[in-house]
Amino acid sequence: MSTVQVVNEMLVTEGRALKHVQVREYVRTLVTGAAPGSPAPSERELVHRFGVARMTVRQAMDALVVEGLLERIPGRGTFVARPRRAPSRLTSFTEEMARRGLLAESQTLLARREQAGPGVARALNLTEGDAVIHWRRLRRADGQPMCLEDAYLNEVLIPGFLQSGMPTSLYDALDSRGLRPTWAEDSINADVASEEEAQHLDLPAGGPVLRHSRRGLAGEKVVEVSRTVYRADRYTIWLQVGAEG
Amino acid sequence: MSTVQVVNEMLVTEGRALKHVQVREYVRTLVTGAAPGSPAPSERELVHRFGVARMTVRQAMDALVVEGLLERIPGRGTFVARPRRAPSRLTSFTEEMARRGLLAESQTLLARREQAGPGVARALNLTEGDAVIHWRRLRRADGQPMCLEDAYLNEVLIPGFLQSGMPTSLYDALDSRGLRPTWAEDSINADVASEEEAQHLDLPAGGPVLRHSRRGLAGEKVVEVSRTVYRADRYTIWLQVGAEG
DNA sequence: CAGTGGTCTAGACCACAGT
DNA sequence: CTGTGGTCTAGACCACTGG
Repeated sequence: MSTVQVVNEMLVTEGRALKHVQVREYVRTLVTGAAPGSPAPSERELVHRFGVARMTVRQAMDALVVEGLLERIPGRGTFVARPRRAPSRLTSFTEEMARRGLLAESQTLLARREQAGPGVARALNLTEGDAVIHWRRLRRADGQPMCLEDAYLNEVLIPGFLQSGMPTSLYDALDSRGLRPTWAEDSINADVASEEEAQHLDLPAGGPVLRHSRRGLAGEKVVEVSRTVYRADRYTIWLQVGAEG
Repeated sequence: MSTVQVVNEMLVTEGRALKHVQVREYVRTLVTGAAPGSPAPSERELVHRFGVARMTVRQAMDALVVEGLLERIPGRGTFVARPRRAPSRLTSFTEEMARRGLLAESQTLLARREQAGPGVARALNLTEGDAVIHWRRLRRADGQPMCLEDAYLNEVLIPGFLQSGMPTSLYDALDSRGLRPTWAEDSINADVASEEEAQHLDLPAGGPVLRHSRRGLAGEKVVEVSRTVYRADRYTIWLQVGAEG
């Protein structure tokens, strides 16, 4: 599915809905929450119900099959598929700390509208000078300073974010807008703390730190760019790479 | 009309080839190796070439679009897509450097049979004292020291490894035995170099380094455990996390 | 303007499940 | 047997792109 299709659908919501989209969304509502293995309506039943051609119904069902929501069994019917893969959600700092049995706290040092600099603009697919939200937080785990995070958000995607009161978890906030990142491009390297960082993190200046940059994407949209500096003595990144886990 | 049906059956009995599969594979051969952005044949051109209905051609092209091989642009045509996903293979140091346009070199500092210590034994799913192969290498990129790697292999899985002459690439060697890791559990943190590490890496002692530990698995078997220390000023880890890239 | 992909129709025959 | 999905036809109109 291309960006163009998404645009089509958005235009359509303000006008007449495409038939295959109508059918698809009808089936989706029937299917979401249903137990794996439950039967979906048969293609010919949907043909009758919507008064459309069978190819149109198939186009609708095809999309759901590709999504992994449905499974076709020739000669038997179409059924709710069991989830293929664990939804590899990106974990937020809050979730990450919880997984380690630590209580995450967050202190906002900065939350304001800014003009995107060259680096942030490129990472967010914006033009230099475009409006971005800059959110700097000092994050603690069990009261100990753990990292200093600068997050940049595309203001166009998150209107009224600053006015709505800052949430505890950025990812939860994005989630409620349907913009939780599903994948990301990360880079990780080691460095020494700057004086400002050292002060915030309660480190000697020049002490070792771990730098983690993230470009978080929801679909094709870059929703978050962040740069985080961790105390090297308190934080280790764990991750699983590759498939077939 | 019945003529058409007869022709269909003849084709089917001859090659067992469905029409949309024929079209799909024809387009695939045209497309593999072509530069991203190259145009694929138009749908109507394929209709003429194969004498099939347009829906059949679309079914063929749909499959390639879902695969990520093709990209449709309404009003313009269908084009070779640029690869979406990161390679699911784990990349070796050699491949990693090649991707950055650097020449990887490797100097073996140690290659011998040892008894597994407690940490290595646990990571390799062995018992302390079991035989392991310990391979320590200093790795350079374009002549500059880049990292120091200690790899431990389960000797039972790789008999005669030390006698067969050390290969250039560990992953290639494992690959030839069908033991190339397909996934891994990694941990990454920042630290300062020990004196020995600093000497090898041509760093001042206490300089910042990136430590990367890996448990590489092929299926359910742990085939490799490694600990690598990188010069912080020369190495950054890049990775893509999550799905739907 | 001509060409492209996006959508849609109203049928058809097939192989295969289950009864 | 009936019903299912899998395949396929021969058209059609639309919105969009490019020259």
